[in-house]
This record gives sequence, C-alpha cells and structure tokens, in this order.
Amino acid sequence: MEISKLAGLVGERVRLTGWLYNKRGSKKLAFLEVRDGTGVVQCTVAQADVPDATWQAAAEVTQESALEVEGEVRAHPRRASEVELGVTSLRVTAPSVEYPISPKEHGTDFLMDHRHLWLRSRRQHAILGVRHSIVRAIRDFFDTRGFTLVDAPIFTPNACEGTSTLFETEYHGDTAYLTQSGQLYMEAAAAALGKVYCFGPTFRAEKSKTRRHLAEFWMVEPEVAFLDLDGDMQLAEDLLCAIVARVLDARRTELALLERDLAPLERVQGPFPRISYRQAIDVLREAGHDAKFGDDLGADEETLVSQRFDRPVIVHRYPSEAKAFYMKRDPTAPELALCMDVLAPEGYGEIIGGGQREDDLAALEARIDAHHLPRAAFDWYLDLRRYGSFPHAGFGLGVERTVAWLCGLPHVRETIPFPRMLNRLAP
RNA sequence: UCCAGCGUAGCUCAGUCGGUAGAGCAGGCGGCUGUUAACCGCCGGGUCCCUGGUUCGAGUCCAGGCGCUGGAGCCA
Repeated sequence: MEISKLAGLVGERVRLTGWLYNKRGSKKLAFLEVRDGTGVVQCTVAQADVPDATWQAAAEVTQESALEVEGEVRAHPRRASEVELGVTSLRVTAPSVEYPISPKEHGTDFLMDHRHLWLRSRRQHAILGVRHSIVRAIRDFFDTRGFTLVDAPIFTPNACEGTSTLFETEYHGDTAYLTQSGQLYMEAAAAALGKVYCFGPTFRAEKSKTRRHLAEFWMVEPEVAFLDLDGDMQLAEDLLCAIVARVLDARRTELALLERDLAPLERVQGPFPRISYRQAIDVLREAGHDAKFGDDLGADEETLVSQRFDRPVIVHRYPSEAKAFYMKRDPTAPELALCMDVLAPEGYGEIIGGGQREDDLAALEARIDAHHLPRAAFDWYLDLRRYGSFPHAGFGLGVERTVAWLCGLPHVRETIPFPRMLNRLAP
C-alpha cells in the first residue's frame, strides 16, 4: 500500500514498504516516520502490543533503513488532518549504517556531495514534484495546440552563437559540440510540420557562477511557421499562464511545504505588460539609473524593470547590435531586432528569450559574414530561405529557472536532480 | 576571468587581547507510554585546509596556494 493512499483507509490493516525517515521514542513507545516516495507517515510501535522481535527491531532501526511494516490505519491523535499506523509487525529488510545526512542543518556543498541521498528529503521531494508538473504542463500545452515534438540533436557540428560558450568533444576524428540550442533545427522542422517544439538538455560552457546558471539545463523551444513577434509574445504568455495554473492546481501541498507565497503566483494571468527596450531604458532612467540606449540589461537592471510590474513583463525590440545573427530586424527601425525576453517577477529574471527569425536570404548571409561565422556550416540553414522562405518565430524557456521561480528558491541548483555547474560534475 | 566572504570533530558552528580545543546534532550506553529536527544524563570523537613566515608561544597575525560560497560578465 502506498502512503499517499492511507488517508481514506482508517480502520483497515495495511502493509507498507519504505525507508525510515526519522525516529523518536521512549522506553515503551517508538515513533517511526516512514517514507515510501509517495509520502511520509508516522508508525507507532507500543512495546506492550507487539512481539519482542518487533519491539527490538523498532528500538534498533536506523535512519534510512529499508523496512516492511504492518498495522492498522488510525487517526493521528494530535494532528487532525493526518493518519498514523498502529504497528503490529516490523521487519528491517536492509539496514542503513550511519546515514550521512542527519536531521540537523547541513551546508550546500556537503549536501551536493550527497545529492544522491539528499533527494530523499521532503524538500527535494517537493521540488522534484513541482518540476514534474511543470514539464507535464509544458507538454500538454503544446500537444493540445497542435504542436509536434521534434527532438533536436545533442551533438552539433558548429556553433550558433560563437564557440567560447560550447563544450567541445571528439567525434570520430572530427570536433563536435554539445548543443546550446535546438532552435536552428526547429526552424527546419517548422517548415515541415508548421508548429513544433523540442524539449531536452542544453549545454553552456560559460564559466558562470551565479544562482541562475547551470552548465547543463533543460529548455523547451517552440518554433512556429507564419508567426510574427506579436504572436510569439502571445504564445509565451499563454504558456507561462498554463504552467503556473497547473502548478497551483496540482502542487499546493508541495508549495506549502516550500513555504511559497502563493499571492504572486495567483496574479500570473494575461495580459502581461509588454514594453519595448527603449521604454525599459526610460523606466531605468526614471528610477535614477544612468542607462542609455545600446546598453545591455544586466541582472540588476532586469530586476529594476520587473519590479515595476506585478506579473511577468515582456521586453521586446532590443538593439540588434548585441543580438544573435538569426534575429530579424524591425523593418520600421533597422537598429532594432524583433526579439523579446520574458522577465519573471520577484527578481527571478529572464526565463524566456526568443523572437522572429530572419527569413531573407541576403540579409541572413550578410549577418553571418558580419558575425564572422563560417558560411559553409550554415548552408543547410540558408536552404530554409532558398526553398520557400517563410516568416517564423519561436523562443526558449528555461525549465530550471521556471522551477526556481515557482518554488520560490534562491538558486537553480536544487531544481534539477543532479546539477552540473562550474565546480560540480559529481555525483 | 574579475570582485568579496568563508575554511575548526562525521555534520552545523563558537573560539574574546596570540597562552595549547568547545557546544548542538550524528554515533555508543542509560532513562522516559504520545513524540513532532522529541527530551534528560553519561561516553568516545580533532592533520584547526596546505606551505612558509613573525613570535618564547599561532586556530588566532602576515604572505602565497588550494577549496567552497556569493556576485559581475554571458545567458535560459
């Protein structure tokens, strides 16, 4: 029987399998907190009610030992909403000797060294549950809107935004890189299937050491044929609303355990404010910041802008100068790119980046040259402009940043089961 | 790569003015019939990150190194 299903079984005899989460007790009474992955339940052993062997097992069982326990489900005498198990039989099936993670506090580095065990804690359990719901919400959102999932390759032959940020590897005598975006492949797929998305791991070799960066993270990247920037922003807004609504609906318990304030999440409803980069610069100047046109928005600037709004804000039309070669320029203002970022509230920053793609062959060729990229490597990509070029747009959503935001976590490292960071490749 | 902080028991930390090492948790033993990171008593447990320097004497001060953490840049 699963612990999550015990609530409706008061009065019934059940058998559980799981691990000892924590233990308290006295001479004649033991309280075993047992977890099985679905939940945690207090199992009470009274010396007077069980055979000597069972009492002995209860007295000696250590934290995280695997065990089998039988007993009667009954109301918790102290906590009205909970049940407990009155134990009749207990068997330790595999002992756990000196479990490293004690019930007291630990430092992050120690916990990360024991990440494989840390995952067993209530808090990590809650975070991974929220992550799972976010992934499900993303898939459901696209699948019910007629999108086709198209997996992008992990090995790629070339850089799409410069090689310094890519992990390099040997590939049968050639150099290959680990993908930093599936976008270029999604553009090809959009020409085949209209509305597509990829969802997979992405790799960045930048030596970033911040609470927002991982070397390996998961990204969902939709790409839609015949969609413009306005449609792209609407798609991003709809997606975020769907994700937040799903998590609020399905993960109340987990959010409560994480002590997440729900009010800011409940405000995440369309329409999101949309401001241009130029307006964002004005906002910064009003706030006393000496920003000028052409400056990139750093982390502090993003926070300042997003603090002006009570929900995610979309910033669009950045100067094309600093943007990737594939971004289409605004026909009414060539110094601007038809791109957009979505900034999450509460200081969580950029969670989406995207925009409309350059669909003019000559313009794209010129941009590739201007960025000193090898044109031959992009020949297949240019084919998409040679054979029935089409306006199209898309974006990338960072899953870990979204998990951190919805869970209210200060750092992305707990949002992924086994984080890969500048100084962490293990476990 | 740059800036800042930290490094003491298995873990989390304290350690005053430079005088020779301390608490809680974890582990062991004992006590307690309703505990909630249970509690109470006792016990064992140290390469004070490393190297060098100053000093009669360094966990403490100085220099260099290593490691970790946070931030910047870059981005999702």
